[in-house]
Amino acid sequence: MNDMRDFLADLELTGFTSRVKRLSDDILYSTRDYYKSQDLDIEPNWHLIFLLLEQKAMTLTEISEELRLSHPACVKIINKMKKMGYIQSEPDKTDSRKQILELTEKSLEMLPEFHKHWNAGIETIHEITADCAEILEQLQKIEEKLSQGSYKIRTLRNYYKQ
Amino acid sequence: MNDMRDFLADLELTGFTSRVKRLSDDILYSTRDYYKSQDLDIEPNWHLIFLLLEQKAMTLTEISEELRLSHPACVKIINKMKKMGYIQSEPDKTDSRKQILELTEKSLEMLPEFHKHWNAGIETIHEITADCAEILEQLQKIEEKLSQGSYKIRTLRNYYKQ
DNA sequence: TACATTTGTGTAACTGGTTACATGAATGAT
DNA sequence: ATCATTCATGTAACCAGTTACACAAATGTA
Repeated sequence: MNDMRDFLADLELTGFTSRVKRLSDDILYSTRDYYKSQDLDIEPNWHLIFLLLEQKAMTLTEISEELRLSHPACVKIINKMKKMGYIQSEPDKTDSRKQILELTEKSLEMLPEFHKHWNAGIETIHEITADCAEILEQLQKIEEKLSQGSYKIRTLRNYYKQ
Repeated sequence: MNDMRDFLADLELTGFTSRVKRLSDDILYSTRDYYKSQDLDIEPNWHLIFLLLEQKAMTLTEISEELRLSHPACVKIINKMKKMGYIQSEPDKTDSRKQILELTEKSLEMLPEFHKHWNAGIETIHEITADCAEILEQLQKIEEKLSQGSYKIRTLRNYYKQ
């Protein structure tokens, strides 16, 4: 059964980035597949936006900062959510550049059902990380390291150290 | 300094998937930035293809299986690498469907320099995961869990269990 | 040998991110 | 009050993956 060999895993640290991407993509596409199978007309990356707007109305820039996602990425997501009737916007009264984004009636109606699916998904994450008690702490540590010095900065330093 | 708060981290398991994606994207774009800053005309996802073809010539399907990447994804990468003169192909003598992919002279000439950059990058991964001794084992465990049952299958089960 | 199936590759359309650039509104400094 | 700067949003072009479909070559089977 040599079939289980994994080129990326064999590479150890060299394959780390690709494996993280593979994991991320794997869950992403599987989530989309799940929604499709349940006839839900939502996308995986809408989840956190729903959670944010469920708490309070926000502007696009605020959302982009909360999620640490570029604002053009948020524009695309929000536009699609608007098109599907889950988000509506109204201009800010004091600053005409801003548009206040909020959930529609359709959202409020669907959210209880969506939450059931999201909870099932969180349970899945719980399952697959069950043997990795400290995975969130480790993720945190890696994020902290990268916030102290980006991959680029660190790699430049390492290159010239050689 | 409440600015350091991270909505995704606060969500714990709910934010796990998005944080993994954020990490993956962060490293990916920073790597591209690095290559650009060093005037290297290569893309981050070419790394493993170089490593594979450095060992032996392979077909597109073989590469796609090794990397566990869809074959259309490989087609795109390979075409770009061909266009940039790093890969050449010749038809298989016994099976005219297959094309054998191999590195060009340009590749062989550049690889020593590329390896220096890749090694600096691996050193960076080493740095940022230094406090996470068992990160590779944990990744392995998560991959194994998902290979036993996909995110979709597990989440369906969890949904109907509710 | 003829025909159905599998395999290798390619293309199209999609989601999901990025950086770079543009523009009009708000803010701040002189 | 004016002008430079910053801020909020939008658009374009790009990279990176997916699934679905197409098609010819190879293989297996009756």
